[in-house]
Amino acid sequence: MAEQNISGTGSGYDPHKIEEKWQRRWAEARAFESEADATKPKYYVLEMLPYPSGTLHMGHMRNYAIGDVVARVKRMRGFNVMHPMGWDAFGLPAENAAIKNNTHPREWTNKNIAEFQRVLRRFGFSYDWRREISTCEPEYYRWNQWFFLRMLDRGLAYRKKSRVNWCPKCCTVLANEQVVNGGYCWRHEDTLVESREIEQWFLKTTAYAEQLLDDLKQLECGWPERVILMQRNWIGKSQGAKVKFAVANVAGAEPIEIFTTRMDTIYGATAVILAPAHPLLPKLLNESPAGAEAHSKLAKMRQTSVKTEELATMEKEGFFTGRYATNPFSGEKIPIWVGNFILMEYGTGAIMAVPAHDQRDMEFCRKYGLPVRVVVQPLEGEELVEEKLMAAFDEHQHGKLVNSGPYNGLSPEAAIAKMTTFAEQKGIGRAETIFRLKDWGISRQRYWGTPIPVIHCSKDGMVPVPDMDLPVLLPPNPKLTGMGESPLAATPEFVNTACPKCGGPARRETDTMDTFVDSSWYFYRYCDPHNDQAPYDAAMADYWFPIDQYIGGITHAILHLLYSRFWCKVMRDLGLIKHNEPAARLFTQGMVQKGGVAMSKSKGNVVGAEDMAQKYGADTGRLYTLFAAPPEKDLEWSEESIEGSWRFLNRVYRLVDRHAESVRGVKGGTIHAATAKEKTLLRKVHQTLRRVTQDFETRWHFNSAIALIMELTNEIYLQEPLEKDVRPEVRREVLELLTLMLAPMAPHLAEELWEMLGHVDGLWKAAWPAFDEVLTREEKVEIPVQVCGRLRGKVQVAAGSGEVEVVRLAQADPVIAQHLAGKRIVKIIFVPDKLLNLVVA
RNA sequence: GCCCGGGUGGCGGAAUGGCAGACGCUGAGGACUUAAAAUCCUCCGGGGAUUUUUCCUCAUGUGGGUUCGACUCCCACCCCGGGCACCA
Repeated sequence: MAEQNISGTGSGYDPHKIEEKWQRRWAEARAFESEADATKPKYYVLEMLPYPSGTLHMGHMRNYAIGDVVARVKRMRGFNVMHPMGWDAFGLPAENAAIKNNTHPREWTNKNIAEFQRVLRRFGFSYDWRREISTCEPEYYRWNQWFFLRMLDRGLAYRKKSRVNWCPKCCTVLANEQVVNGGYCWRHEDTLVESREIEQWFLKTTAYAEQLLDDLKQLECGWPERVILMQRNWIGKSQGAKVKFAVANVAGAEPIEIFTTRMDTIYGATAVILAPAHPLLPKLLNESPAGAEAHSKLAKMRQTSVKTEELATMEKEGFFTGRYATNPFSGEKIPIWVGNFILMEYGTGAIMAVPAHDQRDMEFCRKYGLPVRVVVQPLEGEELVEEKLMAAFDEHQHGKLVNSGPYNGLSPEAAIAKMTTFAEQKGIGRAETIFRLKDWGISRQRYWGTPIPVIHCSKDGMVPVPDMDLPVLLPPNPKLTGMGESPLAATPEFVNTACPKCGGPARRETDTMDTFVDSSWYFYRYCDPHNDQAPYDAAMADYWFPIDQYIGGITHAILHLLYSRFWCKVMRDLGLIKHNEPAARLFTQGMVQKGGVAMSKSKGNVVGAEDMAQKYGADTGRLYTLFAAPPEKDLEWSEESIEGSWRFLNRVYRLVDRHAESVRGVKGGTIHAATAKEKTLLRKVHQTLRRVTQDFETRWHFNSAIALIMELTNEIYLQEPLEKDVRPEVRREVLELLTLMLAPMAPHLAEELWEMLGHVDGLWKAAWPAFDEVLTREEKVEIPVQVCGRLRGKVQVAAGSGEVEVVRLAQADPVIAQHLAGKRIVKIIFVPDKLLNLVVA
């Protein structure tokens, strides 16, 4: 161990000894445990819970270091801080590892948790460990089941057939991440993954689409703009109309319903295009004049519609069905086509093609020789000519309608309103808002997840497991092969059960839940982690929520955060909470990279957090991740620059060590500066305090806060020896403030210094100091002097000097005078104590 | 294609319309030492003039603009990173 450490600093700073000592003291004093207390202002700071796999690396560490600074600063600021930690413990890697090593997923998971916990403790993060949760424990996942049943009651959980990735060799369902190289099985890289339809469970996130979108407004001042934007795009609200086009000459064919946001262009429709998967197609093609050729084209198109990645760049293809539809507005008969670029999952799976005013339609129609008809002419500029038009005119703010019967001359906006009303009156269409957001498929055909608490009875159908029978426990000894049917289905003692209604033999549901379910509400459980009557006590959640500061990676900008917001709204409607949004503020920290890519086990570029702690100590590791880049930016790991942080902490240690004895026991009280040295020191330390306070509170510029503290330290060194002309009480003041400012980032060292300075009470109980404005004032200032905006010199003046005085001094400066010579000053810009700019002509 | 974010020394980065490059790393030189490590001190964007000292000039992706003054604000473009992607 010793040979791995940095040695020979000669300073006596021994991070291992210090860190162990203070971690023990904090634990003994229960320094970071907090309880709901209505008399104190609360602050809930939370970092996204980790999936415990592999080693805890500097990427994780950075996330927690940022959260810990916030927690510690807020505590010093007098807040009742809750800062918990837990484990996202269900998931596929545990199952895979278990298959590989022939162990139990629980064993693998718990081993990793123990490892993660040990490392986090070694870094001294100020967590309330009593609140620790692990999502794979029945005490936790029973509440997943309980919530599921509540959603089932309310029709928010349902089952439907849905497409999944299926590996024919594994005979099992694959998660999206297990589909590699654009469509192959991760384990059988020569085997193409198929798309199969099976019955799956869904949660009705779409029921909250409108709220999820609207409430983003409430987050605008606390969440990063881009996260809000990404969510907005994901939800994808689109206002338009559905319109029915009757099908000509096909007996019993119901009308084709299309979705459009450009109702105003309906007179320009020259075709109807259906998705290859459109349910009406078999009927249309049956005995169609297009014949067998169309059938085979459809079959081919349906087969190749697997790979989603190529969709965007794919050439538009289609074929004519031989059938015609009637435009309900113009009465015109237009051909019905099938197009590979029409998605069945969006809208109605059918569109009207308006080539003149939609680029995709344009490309399609030009390729197949379908006519182009202009129905909106631009208000300004050249008139559109149908024969020449290759780029669709799709700006609807600057046009007026033509070739549109009674709607000619209207603006597109007015036309949309009028046409929609007309369609509704005639019963041929209606205004409709659709969303890109889909319901959340939570079924996983896996073992290591929460069993879905439902029983299938041949007599009573699908029966929810009664609350009193929760939790539905995972069977302790599953057969895990990674092949064939899902592990739960292969475990008879799990599957076979009695129907809760009739008592007859029945089968349990064998799907488990997506692990995003676990992380959708875990932060509520922290409020009340041991409750066995409810997921959490409402009063506790009321006190602690919303989360004041949530911190995590941008990778979770959509799914985790959207599901959490959904869950919150469901819980609100269940009467469990009163608020609408779980987290008031969100911070997305940058990734730690090595060689330009994020640290990950698979990339083999991880820098283990523990190695770092071993080599330099936790405080240096923490300080460096905070110093090397602003927290929102990605950080390229550099083994060299960490030395700077290590050296700095040593410098601080030596400084305090040198003076500790002489200031111990010296009384505090009002400080004033008596000598020039004292003035300089006190000014610098209070100026630093002012700016560091700002950096912590409002700007989150931890890197520049550290730079300021380094500058302060350099200044103190320059004033050495402090024994001369600096009284002990001033020395003490300076060193104490330095220590306090360092505390949120290098807490162990700061505690040690605090003790060295003679404090009996731990620093964790200390308050954040207030700066003294009087002491920050400069007596003399150097004012840069510009001539016509260019720097030409500087003048020394007493702080607060007036314009006349400063101009006089500037004119007396030989260099400045040279630039003024022979010219007339036409304007003087003077910012007191800051700048003088003389404009000459 | 659309939407975000970003381009500043050898490197990480600082600068909330007012001295560009704080702070740190690297590098160079010096002090201490028998020596090394550690520590301490000094220097470190380019070009030019003056070569004790200082001055001029260029420079924050490129080109314009606003302003007494722009890394910062506005417009256009280039490059890099990320997200979404035939969403009707």
